Amino acid sequence: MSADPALRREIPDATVARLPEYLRTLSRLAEDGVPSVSSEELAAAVGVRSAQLRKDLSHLGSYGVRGVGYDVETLALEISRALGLTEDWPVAIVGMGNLGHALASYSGFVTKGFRIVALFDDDPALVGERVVDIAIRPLSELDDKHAVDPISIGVIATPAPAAQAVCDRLVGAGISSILNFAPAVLAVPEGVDVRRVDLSTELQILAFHAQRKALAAGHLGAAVLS
Amino acid sequence: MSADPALRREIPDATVARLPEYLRTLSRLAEDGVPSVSSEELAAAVGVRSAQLRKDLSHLGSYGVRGVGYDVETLALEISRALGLTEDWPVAIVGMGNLGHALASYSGFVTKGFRIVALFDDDPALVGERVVDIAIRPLSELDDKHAVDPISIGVIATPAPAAQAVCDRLVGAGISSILNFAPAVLAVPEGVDVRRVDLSTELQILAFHAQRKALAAGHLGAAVLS
DNA sequence: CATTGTGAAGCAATTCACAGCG
DNA sequence: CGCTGTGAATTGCTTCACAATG
Repeated sequence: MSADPALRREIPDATVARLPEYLRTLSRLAEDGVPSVSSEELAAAVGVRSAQLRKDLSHLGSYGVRGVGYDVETLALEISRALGLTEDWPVAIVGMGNLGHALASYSGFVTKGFRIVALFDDDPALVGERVVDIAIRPLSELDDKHAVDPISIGVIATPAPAAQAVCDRLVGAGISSILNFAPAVLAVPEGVDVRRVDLSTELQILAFHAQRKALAAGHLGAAVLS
Repeated sequence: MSADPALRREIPDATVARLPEYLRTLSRLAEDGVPSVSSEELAAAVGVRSAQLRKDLSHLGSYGVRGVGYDVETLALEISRALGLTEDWPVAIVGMGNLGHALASYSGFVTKGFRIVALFDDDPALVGERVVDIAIRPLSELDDKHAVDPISIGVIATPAPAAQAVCDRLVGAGISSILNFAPAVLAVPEGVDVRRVDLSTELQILAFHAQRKALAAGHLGAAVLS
């Protein structure tokens, strides 16, 4: 026991970012009754190279069988453990506009490990409304230790101008993992983890590549070659 | 003229991913009437190192003034051009459930350069409904060249099981830039660009780091040191 | 003379290629 | 024998540090 390399070793960020994808694919295979996969097969299903998959998994430990492959159930469990999904992560969403509503009712949210425990919004028109059976409350109640269950992860789904103030309150309430959907850069103290998801950033990156393709395919002559 | 390094040189992916952030911050500065910034100031506002900002910008061309800094308006324009935002990118959203609705009415969407031109959903209960003044239509109309304006970017906001089929239709209709919100890996032909935004992946990455922090801070003794 | 733009150094991630092993 | 696990090679990104310059 206690021999869990995932919790002892350093796992590269790039690897961590791919683990959820591996896990999702393994879960689907498990549902389909597939008992085992080779690194080649799993990598193909996820869209990475098999060498990369093997190196990623090697950071978690040695869960494959040479000459055979990986047991689907076992590997899924080990990845879940490495990601911390065997524990329970209570989530609060702040900002219950269109996006907040969508996030709250998003089925993928209920993935093993995460559980929405509170919804906040200061708009009096929204306070009291129930979404997925949870009442929307004003953000001020966040500070009331008796009114709110412990929260591990805060999701910010407010407009950009409100994001920093909301973030400060979440941090003040002891939350150190934040998922930010507002198009704003958040300043947080050391030790607080912020991940940002931004629609318009993604669109702009797509536009960049689309423009390159258009230039390459369309009017090659637009740029004079040296 | 035609001396636009952004369209000739190779710009690293990592740089492209940061350009939207620079642009957003510059736009805010421009609104506030700030005429110029140094790499130090801009980098601080965005949360990167100044050397990285300068190296990133150097891939676009030489738009700074030594000893002074960057003209906010000029730099914003050059980044817009590099990203292709001086052109118009018509967007279609497929899947008008909670998330699709939220995306359609998301104000950040109307950022310069992007314009929603069509909404699709095969659910008869949704077809005909108007969101942001656009009627929801069945996906079959996508193939009807007379019924649909040209589309550059397709956004998939359907449940995972439908995503691949929707993607195939989008690709079949000539769309080669896709933003996928469904938790599924899409298979696409060479030349088609897919970016995925996935809530549960982001939550899982946060959970991983939260777990590390908990282990580091809480019961250090759980793992026996060698 | 403060600040940019950039070679060179340092780091991190990916890919290769094969030894190790069930 | 086939497939995993991993050192070594490679590629790409970040940071440093300073020469170039308006």
